[in-house]
Formats: sequence, structure tokens, C-alpha cells
Amino acid sequence: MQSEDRPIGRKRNPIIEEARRRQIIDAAIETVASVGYAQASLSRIAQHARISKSVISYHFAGKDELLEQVVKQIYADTWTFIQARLETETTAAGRLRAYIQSNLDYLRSHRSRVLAVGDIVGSHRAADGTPRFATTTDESVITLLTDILRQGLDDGEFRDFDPQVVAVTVGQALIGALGRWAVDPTVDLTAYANELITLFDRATRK
Amino acid sequence: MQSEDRPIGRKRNPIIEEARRRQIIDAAIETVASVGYAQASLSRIAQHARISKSVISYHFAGKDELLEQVVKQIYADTWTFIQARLETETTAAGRLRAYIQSNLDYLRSHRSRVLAVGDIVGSHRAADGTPRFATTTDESVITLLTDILRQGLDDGEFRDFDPQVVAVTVGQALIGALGRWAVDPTVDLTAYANELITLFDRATRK
DNA sequence: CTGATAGTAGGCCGATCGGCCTAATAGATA
DNA sequence: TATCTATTAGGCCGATCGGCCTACTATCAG
Repeated sequence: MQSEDRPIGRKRNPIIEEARRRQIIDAAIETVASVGYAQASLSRIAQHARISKSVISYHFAGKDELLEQVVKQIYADTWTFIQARLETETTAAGRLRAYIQSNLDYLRSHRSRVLAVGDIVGSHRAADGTPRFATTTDESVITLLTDILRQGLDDGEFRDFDPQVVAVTVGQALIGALGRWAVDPTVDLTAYANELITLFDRATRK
Repeated sequence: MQSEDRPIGRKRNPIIEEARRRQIIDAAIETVASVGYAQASLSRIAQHARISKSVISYHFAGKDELLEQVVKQIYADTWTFIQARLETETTAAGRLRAYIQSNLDYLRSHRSRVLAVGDIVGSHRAADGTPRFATTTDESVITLLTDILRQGLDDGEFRDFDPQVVAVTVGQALIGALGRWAVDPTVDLTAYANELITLFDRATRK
């Protein structure tokens, strides 16, 4: 009888397994970044990674899972970065400012990754044509911002407004900044961030 | 020799030709509205219009031209509506307010059409994967808003800000409203409009 | 050495799409 | 009526995609 934990055949380190997945995920990101989501077929991704298409099928359940991992990874990185900045602020106004600032800071230093994930989130659809990531992603951002704003409202820090509306608008403002910067990389994101911070500070203060 | 203006064969009224195009355009709008852009193949559109696929090919150069006409028509209608509202205002602040208000008013009374064109603009890509309408559409909206804002800046009506940034943010805010309303039709667009008007009024005033 | 098995390569399959071709139809003109 | 041509129906074609299958390779246990 065999040991269940030790099958007979080749048993590489699971680290290699994980490394392979990372390699494929990275290749997917780079492919989307260079040719866009619409052209990023499994063939193109495999070609970019210099592997066979079936390697992707072997390590991922399908294209859906691969893209899901891509989005998940980049969002996790982004969130880690932003969260650290949020924690240094105590007031709602400060947290709102920090959110805008850190968001655009992150974009600036991870251009291709952010553009790639933006393309994927905006373009990838389920079999029935409904957006696969766009809604859930937006929802989580809006929830976070709404919480910050509601705190400020409860503390009497802000004027009276609908936190949902302002949250959506802040989120969309950042997407707008990303869009402008995607079209024209010479846009000064630092100045852009300052403009938005002033805009929403005036929009929310008493 | 034949008269050039009067060929021998059947020569229906060109009005019928135009009516056919309108019928196809309407069918395309309804198809996108009901099943989404991703599922709106030429077959589906033809099926919805109860005609053969080749009728579309006969009256339009291709899917690109059909969708172009769809977008062009709906934008023309929208613009006519909004422009009338803008003309009643003289101050920049008033025009900005009217723009936001009339935009959301139009959405409310033409839900399916606006959602359809939004889906098309956001999803339709050229053969190389680049957005076909999204960029040019955004650009024209931003240009219009920038002009309004610049007028207000020149007249000393507004505080000092970058009109590009505010224009992009206003445009995105409206897209955000559309997005929320697409997900949840019970959203009160009148209240939403008032929130946005107040928000941007405070954001731009001196 | 030998067998078992994880991992990889390459190619094939069914589905879908937009575009195109061909034949049939119908109405206007002579 | 005979004929010409605008219009339509239906089906086919080439391309592309994601997923799957089969065979080959490399490595490790015994």
C-alpha cells in the first residue's frame, strides 16, 4: 500500500506549482497591458509566456479563473497600499483625502498593471454577457467610501448629503482620472489629485 | 438609351429605403436593450426585426456602420434635448446646473435607449480591440463642459480650478448615476440630480 | 532499472461571429 | 405581357475562440 501523502511519481515542490501560476498570471497581465483585453486570447497569453496553451488549462480551471486571479491579485496589492495610508488618518475628511491621494499615487507607480486590470474589469463578461467583475468591484469601492463618508456625517464633520451619491462620484472621479491618464500619459497625476482633493473637500465641508 | 433618373426596374420611394434603415436601427436598439451588447449579433438583431440577416448587410456597410448610426441618432436626440435647456441659462453656474439636470431628466424618460447606447459605447471595439466610440464620445462631452467652466472662470464666477479636471469629474458623475440607476431602477434620479447640483455648486463656487 | 505520475506540447473540436454569395421575389416600365 | 432591377431569404465561408484530448517528457520511489 502506498503512502497517501507520497505518491510514487514525480512530486515537485508545490512552490514550483505556485510559481507556475504566478508566471501565467504575470504573462496574462503583460499581455492585456500590451495588446488590450480584447486581443488577449489564451493563445496570445500562452505565446507571451512561451508555453503551450494547455499549460494554462492545466493550472487554471479556465480563462475565467485565470482573470479572476489576475484581478484578485492586483486588487489585493492596491488595497494593501491604500489601507496603510488610510490608517494614518483619523478624521473622515483626512481619510477621504488620503483615499484620493493614495489611489492616484498607486496608479502612477503601477501604470501598466492598473490599466490592465481596468481593461479586464471593464471588458470581461460572463457567458450571458453580463459584466463579470465590474459590478462587484464598484460595489466594494462604494461601500468603503460610503463608510468613510457616513463616519464624517455622524461626527458632524461634513455638511448634510447623501453618502451614496458622493461615494459613487468620488469613485467615478478616480476612474475618470485613470481614463485621462490612459489616453495621455503626460497628465500630471499629482496636480490632478490636488484638484480632486480640493473639489471634494469643498463639496463635503460644512 | 435609358433615362438615368428613371431606371427600368422597381423604383420604390427612397422614403421606404429610409424607413427600412430606421426599422433596423430600432431593432438594433431594442436588441441591445433586451439582451445586452455582447449578445446582440447580427443574427439576433435580424431575428428581432423578423428579417433576414442579409437585409442588414444590404442596407448597411456592416455592423460597424449600423452601430454608428444607432449611437449617432440617440446622441443627436439627447443633444437636442440638453441644448434647449442650456440656452435658457446665461450664467456658467446655471448652465452647469442645467447640464446635470437635463442629462438626468433625459435618462429618466428614455431608460432603455440610454442604457443601450451606453452599453454599445462602452463595449464596441474596432478590429484591433481599441474602443470605437468611447473615446470620441467622452471627448466631446468634456469639451462642452470645459467650455462652460472656462466661461465661468473668465467671468470670475467660479473659484480657481482646472476646468479639465472638473469637466471630467462632472461627466463621470453622470455616468456613475447612470450606472447606479442601471443596476437599481428604483434610484430616485431627481434626488440624485439635486445632490450632484449641490455638490458641484459647492465645489466650483468662490 | 522500472514503473507511476505530474507536467507540457501540439493539435483538434464544436460553437459563434460577421460577411458574402446565389437564387427567388416582386413591382415598375415599356 | 415581358423584362429589368431593387430587395429579400437562406445558407455557406473563413476566422477566432475556449476547451479538450492524446502523446511525449522528466522525475522520483522502489
